[in-house]
Amino acid sequence: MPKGQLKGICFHPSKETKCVTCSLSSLCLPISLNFEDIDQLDKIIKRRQPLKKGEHLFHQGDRFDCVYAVRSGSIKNYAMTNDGEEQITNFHLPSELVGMDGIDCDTYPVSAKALETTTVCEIPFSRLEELAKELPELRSQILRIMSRELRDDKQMMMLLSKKNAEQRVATFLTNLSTRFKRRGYSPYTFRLPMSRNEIGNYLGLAVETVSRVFTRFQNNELIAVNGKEVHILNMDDLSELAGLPEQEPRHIEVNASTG
Amino acid sequence: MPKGQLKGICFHPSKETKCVTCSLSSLCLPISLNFEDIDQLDKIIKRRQPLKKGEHLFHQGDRFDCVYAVRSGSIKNYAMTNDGEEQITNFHLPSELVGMDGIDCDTYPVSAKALETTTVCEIPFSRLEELAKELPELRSQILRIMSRELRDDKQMMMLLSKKNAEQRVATFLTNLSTRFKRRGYSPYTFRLPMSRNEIGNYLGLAVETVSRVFTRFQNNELIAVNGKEVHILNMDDLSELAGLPEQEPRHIEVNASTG
DNA sequence: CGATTTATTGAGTGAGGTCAAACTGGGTGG
DNA sequence: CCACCCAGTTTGACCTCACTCAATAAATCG
Repeated sequence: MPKGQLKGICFHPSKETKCVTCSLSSLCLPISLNFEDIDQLDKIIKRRQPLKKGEHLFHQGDRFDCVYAVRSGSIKNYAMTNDGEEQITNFHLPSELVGMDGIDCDTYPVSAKALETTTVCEIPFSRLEELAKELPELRSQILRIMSRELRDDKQMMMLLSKKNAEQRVATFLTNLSTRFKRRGYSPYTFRLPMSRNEIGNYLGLAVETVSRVFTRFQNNELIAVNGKEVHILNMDDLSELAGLPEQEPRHIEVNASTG
Repeated sequence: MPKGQLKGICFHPSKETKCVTCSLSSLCLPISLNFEDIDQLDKIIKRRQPLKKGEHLFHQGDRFDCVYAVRSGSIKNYAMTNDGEEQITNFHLPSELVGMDGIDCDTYPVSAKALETTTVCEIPFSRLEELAKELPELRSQILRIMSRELRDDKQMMMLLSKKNAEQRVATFLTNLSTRFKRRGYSPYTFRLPMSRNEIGNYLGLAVETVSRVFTRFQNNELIAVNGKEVHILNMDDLSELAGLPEQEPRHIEVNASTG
């Protein structure tokens, strides 16, 4: 396991960040598009100046006009409950699309804020729709992305309504691990881009509970934690605690069930 | 290839149930389509025999091939957690689309079961995609429906992670009330199609808690309950308890859409 | 460097879960 | 008619998990 991330090489916030050459294209919107189509998509995408930690990509209530693909760094989505509390609804890692839930209501229903220095690709939605007219693959890719988000949300609902604190944190960690792995990073060693507070907020737990669970997991030698650095020491037990296999759609070859 | 749609044979009451004449069309998929387009859509839609209470529309793991619009009755979506417990992820009322979260994974990620006698329109997804190629309005309508479901899911996540039992039940009731109202039924008097158990499961509460909250709400004269019949006596207080305005996207005047 | 935010740990409490028992309404059959 | 059941619902008693409050420790920032 290389501790040095080779990904760093690819990343240049420069003009050469085109979809075709982007290391994330196989996870991102261009998936399953051919070169020509990717090129077309590329033309409507703007690369923006990196966001600094704490800066907003958009605010809840802003006019919906673009969706964004995270290139590097991370984004949190959050909404304000009517008693003024923040509720985090999602964390986005590189290659993930942000802002898709604004489509039907003219304005973004949540805010999007950088958890660290973050670069994104900006995709004007009207032009994406235009392009989708011509590219059936792009069209179904958009649908797939949204439907995946729907499924993830259902998983989250299950977590919130059925799992206890330990299971929630275990699920959170294994979920992150899976996503890091798919992006070419180590699934065992990574840095949490968010604070304990944000983890708790997201998981429906008090900060103190998150902290306590982290401690308990360390005592049980499931993980080792140093600030935001996390090592997963016992993936099997952690996954089992997490419960649902989740995230990886398990294609069951037994669809031929009797009707 | 199309096995000669002999309209007569299919199912009597469906003769007149075409999208154009359907009272739900303004809430359903055909919204914002013109007559010709609706007619096209109509051609790919099959009306099925009514489902009896407890019958399945599809099972978790079945091959994904169709989405369904509820015509009458109601459907619950649920998944099995890996410890064999049922987790309800949604209730669907007439005009609502079922099965959209299966798009990207070949199989339905949840089961769909009739809560009462229920009729649905079956829409083969591949043909819907075909049609969407030609009809931009249909395309964006599909996106809107999914994105709305995304937003509803976020609301649900907030409910599950921040609200207490009373707020959850209040939200549940006002949400149902709103949806009934939009469908032309009384927002004050309606029949719950689901059991207390199912409400609790959905809201992340024990049955007993749901029952107790119902009782408390009656003592406070917020509602009157007789079995599954619910009267909302004090909508204002109930809505306030529910917290978030939710469900009705607050269009901020700016929206100059064609009515 | 102190100042301020963020994280951890401890003690006490309460909302809601669990378990158990009683009640309801509807169906069935004597 | 009543007795009986069965599933769904309600109510009560008790307990537990995670929240709150509070104090300290560690990390981050100016």
